[in-house]
Amino acid sequence: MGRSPSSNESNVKKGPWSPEEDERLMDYISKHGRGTWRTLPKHAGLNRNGKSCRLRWENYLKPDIKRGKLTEEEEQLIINLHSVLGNKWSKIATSLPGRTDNEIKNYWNTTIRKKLLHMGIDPETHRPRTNLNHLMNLFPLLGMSNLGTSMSSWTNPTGLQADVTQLAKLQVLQNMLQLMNNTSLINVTNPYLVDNQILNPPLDTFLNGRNTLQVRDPMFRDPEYPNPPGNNIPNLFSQTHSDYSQQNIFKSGIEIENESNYQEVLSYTQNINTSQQNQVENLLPALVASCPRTTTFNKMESNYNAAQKSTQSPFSTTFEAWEKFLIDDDDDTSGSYWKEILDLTSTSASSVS
DNA sequence: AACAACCTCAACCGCAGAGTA
DNA sequence: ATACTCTGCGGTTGAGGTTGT
Repeated sequence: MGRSPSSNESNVKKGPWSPEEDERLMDYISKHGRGTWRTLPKHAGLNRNGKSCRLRWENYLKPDIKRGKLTEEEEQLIINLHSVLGNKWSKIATSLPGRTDNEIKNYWNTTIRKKLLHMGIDPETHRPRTNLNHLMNLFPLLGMSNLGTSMSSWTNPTGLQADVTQLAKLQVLQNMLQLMNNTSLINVTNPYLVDNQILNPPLDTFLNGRNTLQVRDPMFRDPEYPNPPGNNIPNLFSQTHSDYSQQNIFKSGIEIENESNYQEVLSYTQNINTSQQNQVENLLPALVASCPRTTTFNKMESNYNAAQKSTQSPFSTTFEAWEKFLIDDDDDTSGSYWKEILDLTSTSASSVS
């Protein structure tokens, strides 16, 4: 038989709340508590439905709601939690006190999503996007970072320009490797994957201190974990390890607030890993270091896109373009590594075609 | 200065799951 | 077992603000 049908709500007010309505709602809840949302508007003298009252309270009027722009730490936490939880905004919100699920959802859709796309990362999977168009979107970033001294805004004492260069290269390399894996042009395995045995240190090896889970990019070789036996891909980054550490470029970790939160995040991480390959790939948010996006950047990007429209980019010349971008660098040592990689990939690609 | 394009975010909508009569 | 309510969630919308031309 059920309950009596709900009252006619067709005449209730919709749209933005007036200050008077806010005051009535706050006044009522402070005096009587929430009660049931359905009956609250009637008791509070509001011509709104309960759902609207609940939303207004939860997302705007509740006293402990934090105002203002999200911090970089909060942003990084959202990215990391999203890589584990997906679009579970309410779950993500529980790790950010004072932030609502609606606010986090909005911030993701308007800001973080775009950042990830510009970094060549699929915001849904947190993995590198693997078609050539997406790959080509990374070149403006490389071009910008290689401009070096001509762009004073990118050169600073903390080596931001160098960071951007390395990040961009790292991203391109990951895209290249994944692209070639997917297209079967060349059998390039994950450097930490030998005979389906993952050599990357397990996640909790990165536990740093008592309550911070450090998530590093798996392509970043730590000197403590040298090349896997029989793997002929050079250890690209070991020589710059200390530089990266000092600049905290890989410090993007999941901030664990308490023991239960840590267990929750960790268990989610473990549950979603259908394979350890997935585990490695799900650590990709560490790549998303803060990347200043300036007007200059936008102009360079649009210039680049315009140039792209007027030129054909067959697969062979794409490799040439990569070579030009990646090897044309001040650092001769790292350049030789890139050349080695490109020689390997282009040789293999041509042997297939 | 005027207009267009883009961005942000509060609020709405529809749905699902749990609870209730 | 069924029909209904309540609550919360995630996706979407659109008004107002901002930026670019």
